[in-house]
Amino acid sequence: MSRADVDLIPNAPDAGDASDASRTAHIVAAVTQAIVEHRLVPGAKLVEQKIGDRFGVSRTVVRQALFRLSELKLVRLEPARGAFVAAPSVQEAREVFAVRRMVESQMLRELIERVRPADIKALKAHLKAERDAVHRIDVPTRTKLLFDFHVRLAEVLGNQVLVTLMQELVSRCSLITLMYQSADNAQASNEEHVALLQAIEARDAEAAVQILHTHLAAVELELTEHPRVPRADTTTLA
Amino acid sequence: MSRADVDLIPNAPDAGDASDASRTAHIVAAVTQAIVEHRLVPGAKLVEQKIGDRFGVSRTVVRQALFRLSELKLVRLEPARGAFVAAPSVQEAREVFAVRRMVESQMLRELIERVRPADIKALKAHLKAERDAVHRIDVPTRTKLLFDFHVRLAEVLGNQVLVTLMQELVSRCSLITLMYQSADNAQASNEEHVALLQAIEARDAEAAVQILHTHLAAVELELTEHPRVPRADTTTLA
DNA sequence: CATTGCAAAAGTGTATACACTTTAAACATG
DNA sequence: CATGTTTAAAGTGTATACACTTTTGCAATG
Repeated sequence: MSRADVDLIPNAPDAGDASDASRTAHIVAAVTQAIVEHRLVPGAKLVEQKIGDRFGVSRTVVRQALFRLSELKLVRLEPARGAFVAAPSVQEAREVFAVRRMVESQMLRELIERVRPADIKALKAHLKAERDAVHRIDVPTRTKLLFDFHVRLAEVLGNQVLVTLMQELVSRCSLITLMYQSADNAQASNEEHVALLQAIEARDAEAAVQILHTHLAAVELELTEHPRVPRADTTTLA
Repeated sequence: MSRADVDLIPNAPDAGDASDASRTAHIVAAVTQAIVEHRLVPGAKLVEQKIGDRFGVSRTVVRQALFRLSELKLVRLEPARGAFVAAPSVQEAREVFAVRRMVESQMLRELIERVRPADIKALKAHLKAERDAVHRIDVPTRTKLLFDFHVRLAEVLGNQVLVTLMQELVSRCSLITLMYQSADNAQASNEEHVALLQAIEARDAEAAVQILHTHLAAVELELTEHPRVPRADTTTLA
């Protein structure tokens, strides 16, 4: 009996609540949050029975959740060995960023043609919230808002498929960032978002794309500078 | 155990003997192919036990496969009611095409900066195969090759994340096309691919993007013209 | 003849059982 | 003391059992 880190998963809603709203989805959300908030470190083993006990369900349900998480690339499944919190390589991290660059570049161009004043206003409010979180040094909120900004941009186009894709990409980036990013340049990110929104408001597509590329390159640069991949070793007893 | 009836759902192309390697994956591949080849029509019910019998596995394994297929959006799961071959709406179809437009536009721009003669050569070979299939009126091969071309383009960039995304997008498009496209303009598609490759070889990014947009718009136009959503019928996997 | 109600059948959702694999621990050996 | 070997414990993979839900078929009723 070793895995103390698994205890960091917050308890399920009181047994009996049994919100019939898909218990699988609930576990997926809880584990995702635990990973993104770094309470579960990359490489950590996720034992089915333990998670099942925690949430008051059988392994059947847990397995579905782990399966789903593995497709979100937040968890890696090794046959007959089990599930582990994913530890994306630098290579994979770069690829994810490259895909984001592709999607978001063209997304910006189309967005600029279609954005309405109300959208700009909502985005400005989001940036305000970002800035507040940065000033408060509220790390979890700040991280979430910084990534969500890109999802908000996707939402402007009213394309649900795009929004879902964007969510998947930023959740992967979230894990990547936690693994590789040491100096947290949250403030810089927020400022880049502000500049980006200004370019959008001015309907200057090429400037916007340029800022986006710089923004993503800045985050990606950190990867190269701090390429320490935590060992996918569960035995981190000190 | 004789498995004589299995050929109603042919084995995946390469899965001839990779038997042991994930029976779940095998079912996913087989059902995907059945859907793409229109042997399973949109709306068809997929009964767990029937599929399990066909493949000689228990419902447990089938459920995993159906779960995976639902995330690929090829299957829709309705709680307590079962799994059905997905019947994407026109709205959803348009959204998928819009995402492809975004991803592929920027992909082309980056590809043109990095493409090597060997890549061009391989792509030309692919287009030759396309043309042959079109002339032979070999519908399954032709359909597969026409969609695969876009995956081949993604592969040039050597980005596995991008390739996977592209595969998911074209498999969804495959289902969409089968639902909505009446006049099969395979020949036109092939010719557009040829034009696209010429623009790539000439390293004319804007021309390439223009051709791509026209190409996708042509396919999308069919959606609007033939918006008949097949009725969910009772055909089962048998 | 169409419609409603009800009971049986079919089917899904989840827990549990069991076989097989991996991991660890204890032990023996050089 | 390090290393290899055997054995038990832990854990995963799949089948099956059973409760609960939906669907279907049929008969009673107006």
